[in-house]
Amino acid sequence: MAVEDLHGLIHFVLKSPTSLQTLFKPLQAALLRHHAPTSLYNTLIQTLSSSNSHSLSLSLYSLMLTSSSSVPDALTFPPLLKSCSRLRDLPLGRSLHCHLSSLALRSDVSISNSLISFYSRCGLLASSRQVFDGMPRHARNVVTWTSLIGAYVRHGQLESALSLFRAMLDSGIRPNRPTFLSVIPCVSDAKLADDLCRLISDEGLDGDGYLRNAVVRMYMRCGKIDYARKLFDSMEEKDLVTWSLMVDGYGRADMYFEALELFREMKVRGIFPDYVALLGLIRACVNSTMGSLAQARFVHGITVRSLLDRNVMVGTALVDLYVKRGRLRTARRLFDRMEEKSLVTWSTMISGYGMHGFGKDALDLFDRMKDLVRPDHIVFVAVLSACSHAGLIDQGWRCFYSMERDFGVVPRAEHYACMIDLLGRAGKLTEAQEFIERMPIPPDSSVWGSLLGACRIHPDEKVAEFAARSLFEMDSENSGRYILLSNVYTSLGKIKEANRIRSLMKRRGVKKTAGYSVIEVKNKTYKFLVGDETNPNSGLIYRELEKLMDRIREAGYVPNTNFALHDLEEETKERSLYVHSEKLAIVFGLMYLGPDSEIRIHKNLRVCGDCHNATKFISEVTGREILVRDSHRFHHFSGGRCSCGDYW
DNA sequence: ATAGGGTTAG
Repeated sequence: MAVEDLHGLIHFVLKSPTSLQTLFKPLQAALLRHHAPTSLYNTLIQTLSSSNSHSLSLSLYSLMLTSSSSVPDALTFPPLLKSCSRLRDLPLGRSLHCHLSSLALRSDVSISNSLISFYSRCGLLASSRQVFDGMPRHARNVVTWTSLIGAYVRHGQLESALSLFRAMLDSGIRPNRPTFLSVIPCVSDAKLADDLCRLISDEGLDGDGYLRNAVVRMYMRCGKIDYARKLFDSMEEKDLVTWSLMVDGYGRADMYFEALELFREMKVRGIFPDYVALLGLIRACVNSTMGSLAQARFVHGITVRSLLDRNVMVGTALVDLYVKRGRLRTARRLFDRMEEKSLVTWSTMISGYGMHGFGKDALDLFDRMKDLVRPDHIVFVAVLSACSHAGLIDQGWRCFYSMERDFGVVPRAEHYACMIDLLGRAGKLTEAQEFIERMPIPPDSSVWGSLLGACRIHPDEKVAEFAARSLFEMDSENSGRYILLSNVYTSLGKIKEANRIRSLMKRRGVKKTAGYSVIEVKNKTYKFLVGDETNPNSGLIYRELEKLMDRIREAGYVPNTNFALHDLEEETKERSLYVHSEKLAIVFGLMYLGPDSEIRIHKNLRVCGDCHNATKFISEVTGREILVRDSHRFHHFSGGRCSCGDYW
């Protein structure tokens, strides 16, 4: 009777593991009464762990410790460690590690493999590595290698993951499906992608649907969009994920129309888009350099009609979309209407205020959020940069000091960069320099970039050179840094030095990014390059531009030739300022937009000092509202002033 | 038995 009782219970538990919740007490009693052997415990633990009943599997381990009939063995620990890693229970996992060591089970491969995965899931990459290094070479199998590769991927160390993969191949271990699934996301180089595909087919895995999805995404990431599309088209069984990742890939590649077309086509083919596919479409819209406000509203409409607008991620993406289109009040309305908000939702709205120069609103929102969610390091970047853009110096410092003290968020290089920015805008260059020297972590290019950027507003040769020395080593490909330093020299009248930097840039073969401005007129967007004459009305545009320049000169505008093309004569320099893409776009807007519409411009680079100044005057003499979004933030020009306030 | 898992907002 009693034995049947135990068998019945176990049978029931194995068939439906979740039922153990209620049956745990009788099972516990039965296991102890019948002196259940280790193998029985192992089976139960294994079943529970693989059916996501992690607490229950761990409580059977506790029970095992109290029983006299069973001692854990090599098969007991792997599922237990898995349960610990799913529960992120580091202390318990560590005690399991101690226990199994005392039972001399450390040399078991499966246990070592489980430990590698456990430590990495609990955030201790170094411990994973320690376990791996402690294993004899011959004991490491595919699982061992794959676990360690996965550990590095989880910690974002993709290069290391790739070199481990190579080391694994070198030691004669053949990769399998899980190995490829871990390695494929590390690849962002087309050559490497081809190599990997060869290996996949060598292993006879090229028919695997999951792998093929991952491969399509890999080629999108490598920039081989057309090839990815070819693979996509050749796939016979495309599921929701296949479609979604392709839509998202187009979105990341700034190919809005292709993304939209695919989104429509999937519906036609009877695959109904879920929120992930929709996120891809919204991302395409956000990224779209030629994106208009009407386009944003259109995508918003699709979202509402798909009944997916209550999803937190979708809601957040829409808030971001309106922020990026310069529609802060609409963004805020959507934000307020969201029933569920995540950390990301809050940080999107806060950084939105920051980008638009509304430091006070950013701080107010941050105050409200503090009581509801624990801010992370990204929220603090948003808050600190909002303070620096709005010149809220005291609040910025208060925030910086409280982040670690009150929220346990240890400042990273980006946070220091914000503070350097804050000091720099206030003209406290010496303090900024000293602050960098006192940093407990090594300054990165964002920190040096902030210091150099401060010299744009407060030119200082020594400080600029100090910043540039480190910067040109760390970030030598970034043309903006060279131009910035050269402009600092120019504004100090050191033309020879300025030219030296320009030629250094040429010598190093650093490519200048071509700047452009996009303007929205009647739901359509028009793109202007420097000296652009491709517009059919360019003759007219240039004549209007001349007139406008005369008007703002009368109002007090003085051209700042520091921003002119470099190797020109002084008089030509002044004229070359007129062909900056931004001025062309503004004139185009003045000519073709109704008198009440706001002029909206989107630039891929930062707005230059001369254009910024000129735009202030244009807003004054024409009485127009001008909104410029550059690579960094927004500038609202109105009545001769700009929201950013501090720019030249 | 042990590893891994394709899309996901700042």
